[in-house]
Amino acid sequence: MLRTHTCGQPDKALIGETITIAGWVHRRRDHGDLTFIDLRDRYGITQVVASASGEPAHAALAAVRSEWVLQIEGRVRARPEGTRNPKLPTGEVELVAGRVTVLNESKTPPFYVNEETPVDETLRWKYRYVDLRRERSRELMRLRHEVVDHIRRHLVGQGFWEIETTNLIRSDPTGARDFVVPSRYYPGRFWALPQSPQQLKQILMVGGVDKYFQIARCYRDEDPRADRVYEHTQLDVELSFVDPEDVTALLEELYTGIFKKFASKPMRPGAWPRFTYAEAMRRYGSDRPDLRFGLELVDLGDFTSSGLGVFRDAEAVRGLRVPGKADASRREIEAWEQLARRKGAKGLATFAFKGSDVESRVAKFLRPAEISSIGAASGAQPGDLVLAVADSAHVASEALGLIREKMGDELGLADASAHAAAWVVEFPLVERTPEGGWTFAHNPFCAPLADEDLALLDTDPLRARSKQYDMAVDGKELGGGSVRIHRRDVQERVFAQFGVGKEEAALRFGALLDALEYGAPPSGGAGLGIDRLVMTLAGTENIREVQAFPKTQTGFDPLLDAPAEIDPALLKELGLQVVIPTKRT
RNA sequence: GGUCCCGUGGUGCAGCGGCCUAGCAUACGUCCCUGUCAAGGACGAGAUCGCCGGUUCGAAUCCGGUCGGGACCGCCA
Repeated sequence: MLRTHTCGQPDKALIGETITIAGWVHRRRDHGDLTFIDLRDRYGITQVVASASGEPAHAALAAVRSEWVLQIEGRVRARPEGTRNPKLPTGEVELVAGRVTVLNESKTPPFYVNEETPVDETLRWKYRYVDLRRERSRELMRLRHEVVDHIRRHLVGQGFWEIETTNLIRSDPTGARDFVVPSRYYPGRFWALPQSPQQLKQILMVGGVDKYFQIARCYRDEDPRADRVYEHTQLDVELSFVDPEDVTALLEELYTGIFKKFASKPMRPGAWPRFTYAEAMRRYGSDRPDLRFGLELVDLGDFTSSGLGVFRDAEAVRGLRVPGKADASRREIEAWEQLARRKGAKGLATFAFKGSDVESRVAKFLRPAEISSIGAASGAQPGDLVLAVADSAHVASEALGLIREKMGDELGLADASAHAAAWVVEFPLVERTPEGGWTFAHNPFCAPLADEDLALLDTDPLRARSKQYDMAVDGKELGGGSVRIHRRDVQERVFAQFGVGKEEAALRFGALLDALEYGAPPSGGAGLGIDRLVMTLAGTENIREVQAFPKTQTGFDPLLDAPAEIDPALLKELGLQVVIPTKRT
């Protein structure tokens, strides 16, 4: 070993001892004949001192520069009275440099390691090895490691097996665009990188594994955003012979423990609130409600004989009371209206309750009774603003839900002192596509909630519920899962709903369907985003910060300078020819 | 595929038609300094303002294009 102690260790107990530490030059303070070096490693910082009298150690310390790598042997001594540094865990002592060895020099770093100033991301990722030495980056890596470690210990302690599934699988056109890898033995064929180990973990259950988990890399070739990138990591779990309640209980215990141990602010105490999808949509206009604030959506009343056409003809007129915003500016309202339109609403009506008056551009089309009903239904007080959307119940709720979400941040309504978790359960089994077809709400393997729900596929598919459950924390989906279909006939019936016939299903999901015929047990599980979890715990919105080697928004890796062209010989071997599309003018 | 914002010494910012011979902080280099811990002091070096083109007597500054980055929409079962 090149060291006997780390830079975080020296304390009073070591006074008088000769030790050797190694690390990076964090800072140098040169007083001429007295020179200090802060030596840094992952564990901490130790002050090293050398005084003149022509010592070689002093000459060595004086010559050293930022980020040089040193090995220093010296004697630990108590710092003189009045020079102790309470800000450092090692601040009671210092190391009197004896033998100083320069293990490596360093160019002047491209940005500061010893300051938490913002730096252009491309530069950070290009020099990630320098960036990782910075405190924030290091602590995020540490947090992520500790969270994953906690998860492993917890699940292993409950009898789970950690099993790695293959990363070269079959491409499936549903869902996100696949990352694809050419096959050399089978020219013209391609592997796909998994978007999640979904089918494989179900197959593990058929194999009798009973309790499985994996810290799994997932890949999708869709345009990156602040909170999503090509590669993310998910905690993938699956158990046999369980109901949704078993899985949510397991995860709730795990996550409550994680938040208790790692979050900078507490989770709201007690069992997590549980909403059906229908209730979450009705009350919050979202399937991942932010419970850090109230501001629930309401039905504004019956307008079936109203003079206002858009209200009369709509399936629902839903409202959101915004306390104290009766004097909202035209600009604010337009911004909210934009959000509503994004969810398909045709417009946004406003009712400003000012004293006994109600100001609204649509007031003249409504009867006084209708206006007072709006006030009563929403509980509006003088000074409040009521936002209303008339549309299908779903569109109206979603539109107001998005506005509500925005309010949480904008108006500072969200309680910043605690995290608020929730379960949303009983998702619909199927949804309408914009083109009028059917698609699955989460994944096509999700079991119907009950026999009647399966039957509803024949009569009223939108009402069919599933055994899907989602975990939401602070209005963000941290993960979700379901109890799976474990019978081939049921799976084929569900596929049929999406227009996937038996033959096509056999082609695309053959292995899983076959497996269902060989004694597949009922099973359930979940996939939970590790990156998002760490982001939530750390309070950052930037997913790249919690990954060790991030790419830019265009998916470029500034560190490895990738993607890159490959050797033509390799292309030939793979049977590939590159045709670069010409840009249209 | 689209919209918006940003690109100025190593880093972070300012300057937004002439006062710029481009300012500030920090880093960097040399020198002084025995108790600092964001050490201090003195001096110094370092930028054709991402790139190309245009407008103008004059462009870091205005316009167009392009490249790079970020945020967002589409997309993301």
